[in-house]
Amino acid sequence: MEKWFDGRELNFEELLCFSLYSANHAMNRVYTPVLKDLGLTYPQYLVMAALWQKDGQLVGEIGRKVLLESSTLTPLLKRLEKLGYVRRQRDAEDERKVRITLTADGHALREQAACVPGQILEAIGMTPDEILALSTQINKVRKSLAAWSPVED
Amino acid sequence: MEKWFDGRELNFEELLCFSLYSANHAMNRVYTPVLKDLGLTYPQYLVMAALWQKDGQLVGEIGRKVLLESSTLTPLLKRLEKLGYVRRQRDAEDERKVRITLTADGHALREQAACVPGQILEAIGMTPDEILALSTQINKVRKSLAAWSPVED
DNA sequence: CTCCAATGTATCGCGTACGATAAAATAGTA
DNA sequence: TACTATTTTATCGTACGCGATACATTGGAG
Repeated sequence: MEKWFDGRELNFEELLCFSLYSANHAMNRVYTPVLKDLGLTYPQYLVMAALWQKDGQLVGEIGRKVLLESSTLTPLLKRLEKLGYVRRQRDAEDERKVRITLTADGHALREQAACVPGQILEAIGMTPDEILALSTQINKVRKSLAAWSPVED
Repeated sequence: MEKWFDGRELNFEELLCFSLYSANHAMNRVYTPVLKDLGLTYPQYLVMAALWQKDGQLVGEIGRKVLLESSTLTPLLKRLEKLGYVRRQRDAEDERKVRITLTADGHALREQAACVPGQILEAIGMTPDEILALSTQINKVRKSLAAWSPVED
């Protein structure tokens, strides 16, 4: 089974894509039980983190941060609203915009989530320096991929 | 917006997780148009690649390779069957097992997919050596994450 | 003021993903 | 043989994720 992973039976680009793909799944499987007590999924946690840093952001503003489309964010935010963590309200100035505000529960959740980073750090099992270096490289790939547009035959 | 990415507003472990998360999405967005002509999604392509390397594998066998559960694979394989690329049939020896076999179209698809790796490689924009090194590091993280189990409070 | 383009969200359909659970077949044991 | 445990796959419910599309609001151009 190992042959599948270590480059002998996959092309290089397939190797990297599969690494990203499966590491992302593994990451999600670690976050799931950790976030279960908070009633959040990983994408929801990501959005909450964005709001803890700056409350009252617009849907599009959040989307640019977490790199998600409105078609993903709108239902997600509705779920967060139903959970009682955020409020969604149209901007009075510009009725197109929807502003997301933390509720009291949403603010309070920040304290309850304080233990999350430590557990994730432990699961990763690397030093901050190593993590930073690896993240930088992965982000380079992401940017390269995002900049690429399909070539027509 | 950049502050969100480069470590100044995210903890280290959050930085790495978000890097994996968003790079995986970026990867998927590159694969989608490339695979569109074949009528495949990335996970479907992954399964087909596994079958091109060894035809007639069991559902569980494929699952261990691509790291997916039967709850994900069964519907995926049914879609591949509906597309006419594979056949799903119970093993005569052991009726629990379901063996996946490539159809003629499934085999033929391999040639049509020959152009895929080159395009992905181009989108990544790295040398094979760099890719191999990065993949190795990411796989280390995946293994570390997969080995970790939640600690009860 | 009127049209028309641009902006910002939302909706829909499809395809992952997974945990929990079920169901069927086989293996193992008394 | 009868009973139980294990193996293998499938089903269900929930939540992403996105492309395509729709819709309302706003901003401009004439």
